Amino acid sequence: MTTKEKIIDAAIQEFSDVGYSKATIRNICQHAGVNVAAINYHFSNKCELYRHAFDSVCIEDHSISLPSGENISSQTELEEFLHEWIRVFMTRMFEREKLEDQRKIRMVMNELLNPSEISDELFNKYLRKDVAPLIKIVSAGLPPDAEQNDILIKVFAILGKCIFYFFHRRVTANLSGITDFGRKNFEKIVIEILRESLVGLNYQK
Amino acid sequence: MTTKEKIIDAAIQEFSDVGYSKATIRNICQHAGVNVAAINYHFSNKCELYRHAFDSVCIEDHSISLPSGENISSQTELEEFLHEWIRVFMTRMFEREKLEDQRKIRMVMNELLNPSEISDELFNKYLRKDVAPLIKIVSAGLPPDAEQNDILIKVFAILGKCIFYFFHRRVTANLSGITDFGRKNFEKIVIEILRESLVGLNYQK
DNA sequence: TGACAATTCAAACAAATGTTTTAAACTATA
DNA sequence: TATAGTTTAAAACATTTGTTTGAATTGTCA
Repeated sequence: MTTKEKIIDAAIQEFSDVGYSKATIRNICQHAGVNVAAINYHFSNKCELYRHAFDSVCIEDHSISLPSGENISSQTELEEFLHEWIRVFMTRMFEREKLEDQRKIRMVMNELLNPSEISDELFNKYLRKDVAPLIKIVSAGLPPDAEQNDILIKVFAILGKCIFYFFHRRVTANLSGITDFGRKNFEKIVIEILRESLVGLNYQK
Repeated sequence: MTTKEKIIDAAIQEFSDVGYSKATIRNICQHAGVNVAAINYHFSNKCELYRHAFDSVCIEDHSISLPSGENISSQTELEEFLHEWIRVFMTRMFEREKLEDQRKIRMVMNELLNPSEISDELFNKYLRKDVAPLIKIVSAGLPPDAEQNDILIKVFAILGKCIFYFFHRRVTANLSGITDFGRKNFEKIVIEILRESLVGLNYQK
């Protein structure tokens, strides 16, 4: 394992744990077992390292992939696609076994919560890809003449529901004393998000 | 206006803008027009200042208050209470005119997104108060034997919907090019959240 | 007014952190 | 082996930031 790889690995760990601004070069280097100067040598600076870490984590082919959202022709199909999108997105956030996926999503979440100086660039490069299928699914559920504005409100509503459960586990824990919703509640939550989202999509009825 | 007041004012401004960790003593003092040592003199340290700022902003009597959630006897009443809760909570987040309310909610939001070292203390002291009525409203909409766990899932789902629109305006803007949903869309969003929340509450049907 | 306490100020201190320098050690390859 | 490229190491540098110091100023009250 080369020094560069060791650094990237430790950086992904650190960045996904505490986000860009709170991550420190010295911490990353310590975990990687390399000298701080190695960062400068291999990546110029912290920001470039972050970019590389993001690239490295996002370029992987995920074993579970989000549905494309293409060719939706029936309500049933739409529901299936939406269910699948939510399930995959949520799974990526919670699933313990898929550490790489989790790291990616955690890095994205940290960007959402605490945008770095290159957040715009990263959003355009990566998040757009995950959200694109959701936009297609939502569009399929709305009248053909729906305004882009209204479509996005629905999209963000769904996205928001998913994200909330992830980043507010702390609040949940604090207010309720529940520290882990667990597998059983995970399924409940997915269904809950789906049901509410479908209502949102059928508002024109 | 005393030095202490000037500091508190500037601190509230700074903390609500960038949160605890990113706020700097020097910035606060510059805006307040006082010397950095004044912090130590009047508040011991940054953390104590934060505590005081939070107290100061939370202790005010808000002109618009959240519905209590007591004595809900009909479905219509429940819907009205829930609508009111969402409207007030969202208004507090967006309303330009109510700067104090906005600052409070922004400070709370920053704590949610980026918990400080005294977040537990603050949640227990303040957020619990705002969430309590929502818990009552939600409980009224569920069967009497509903588990606390399930109640909280519903509560957090609603809370999440509200919060999402606030803190993800940046993402919204980035992905859509829309920078401000505006008054018209604000009402749309409130209705949207209400409708979806009601579906969530009626899942037992 | 004069003494004492409260307050303010400029400056310095200490720690954290991103970055750079300089030299040495290692490695692959011609 | 010799050379160029790569890697490591220790130290220093520059900046930011929370905190403290000690003197100067202001306010209060007998």
